Amino acid sequence: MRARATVPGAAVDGLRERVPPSRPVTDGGRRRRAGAAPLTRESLVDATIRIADTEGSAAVTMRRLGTELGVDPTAVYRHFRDKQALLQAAADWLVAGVFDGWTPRGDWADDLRTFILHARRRYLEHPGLLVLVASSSGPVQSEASATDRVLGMLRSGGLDVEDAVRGFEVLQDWLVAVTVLDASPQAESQEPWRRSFAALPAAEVPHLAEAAPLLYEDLDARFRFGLDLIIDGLDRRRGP
Amino acid sequence: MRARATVPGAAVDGLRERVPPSRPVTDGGRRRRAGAAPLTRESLVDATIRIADTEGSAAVTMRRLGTELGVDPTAVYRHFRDKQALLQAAADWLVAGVFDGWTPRGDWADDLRTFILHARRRYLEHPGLLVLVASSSGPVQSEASATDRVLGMLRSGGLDVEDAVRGFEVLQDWLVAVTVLDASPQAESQEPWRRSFAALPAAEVPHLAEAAPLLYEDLDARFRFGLDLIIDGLDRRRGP
DNA sequence: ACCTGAACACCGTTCAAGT
DNA sequence: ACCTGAACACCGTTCAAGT
Repeated sequence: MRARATVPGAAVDGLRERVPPSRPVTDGGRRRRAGAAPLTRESLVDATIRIADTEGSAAVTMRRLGTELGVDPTAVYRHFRDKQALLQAAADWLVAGVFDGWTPRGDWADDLRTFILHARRRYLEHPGLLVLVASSSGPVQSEASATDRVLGMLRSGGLDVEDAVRGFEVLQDWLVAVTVLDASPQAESQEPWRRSFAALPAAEVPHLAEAAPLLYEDLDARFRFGLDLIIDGLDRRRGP
Repeated sequence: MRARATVPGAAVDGLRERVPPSRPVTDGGRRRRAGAAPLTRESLVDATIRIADTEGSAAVTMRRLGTELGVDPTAVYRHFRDKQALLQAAADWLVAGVFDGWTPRGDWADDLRTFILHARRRYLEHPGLLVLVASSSGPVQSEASATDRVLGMLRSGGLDVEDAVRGFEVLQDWLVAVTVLDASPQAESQEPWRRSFAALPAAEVPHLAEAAPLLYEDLDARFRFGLDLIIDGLDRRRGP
């Protein structure tokens, strides 16, 4: 899935300025420290995003953060209650920038469609981070304004409040839930599925045999097909 | 979410007969062993399901399996290559029984709808197991015949092969991806979202303020709303 | 053929001690 | 006020040794 390609440097857009390269202080074999950039919530979130993007979310450990920032692993607890709180902050960064680079064109259905696809693209650029959004135990801070904006699009299309809410929830589920799966390392290749299905006895699974060459071809096309079904369905529910 | 309620005993339906209660051999303080039930792939999968259902997937560890079955933790490696292979076997059990207790009534759209809801109910009864299906790196064995059957429903409705395949993929994504999120421990309560959104300044997020009382009310209603949008959309694509 | 037990290389987190 | 370092209670997995 080529959408997995990581845009270099993009990981820290919208975050504070990145810490300057921290001239190698060479304070006698020790890591860095001693006058180096101070440990902050920002530098920790920055490092979390960088590690998750380049090595996957599993690589984000307290010890890894420590060596990355030249600090004792347990120093993280001075800035975040626990690991979960740090990951939540990283998830918040991901959601906060979800409108960056997207401009509405005025047609509610078209805006909805391009925005969801835009958000999906951003999420796929940070596969290691997305799962944290989906599994966070409360709304990340920046979720409120994003929710408000999407609800606004649905209302402007003529949906009543009830349908707008339900439409929002379905679109959010489709975007987040499906993209989480698409961004997981296992989704990288659909080959195992296709090969295994192609090798089945056609007599026992006739419909599958017929469909096998078409199955699991393009994750993005699949996502768009479902998205269009949903938006078309909402379109037919609009008031007069 | 009441759907989380675990049906007692249901965890092992369809699996080999359960091991008899294994009369307490009391072989001198040691766990059991010494004439007790032998360790098999079945007893390991059985224990995995039981532990995941009652204590969550995180509780499934090699050491926990060892004490559960009265055996050294590393004995598992005699029957499964690694932990991932054991979890895959448990996921396979979940998918294998997905048609149990469901009967088609002959109308393709209605059958599709009731089947998907039936599958969702089964998955929600085993929240700790479902995530393993979604994240497995290849098709679980029993997936082929299930895929064949669902494709058959779509074809019988008059969809051509291309639309049937795309429809199947969208329905699968909707079922698995959304239900994985709904079954995650964090989804247990929607309260944090509702409370946090209700407390926002209405002037800044007018649409959200208006919608807040309706948001995140019922995960199942939300799922059905999306499912109906998808099935209705497919219905309109049928041939003459 | 199957199981044991020690060992290895990891985790997140706590807490007393340093500066 | 912030960081260190040892320690605790865990992980999955390997491998030589037992039976």
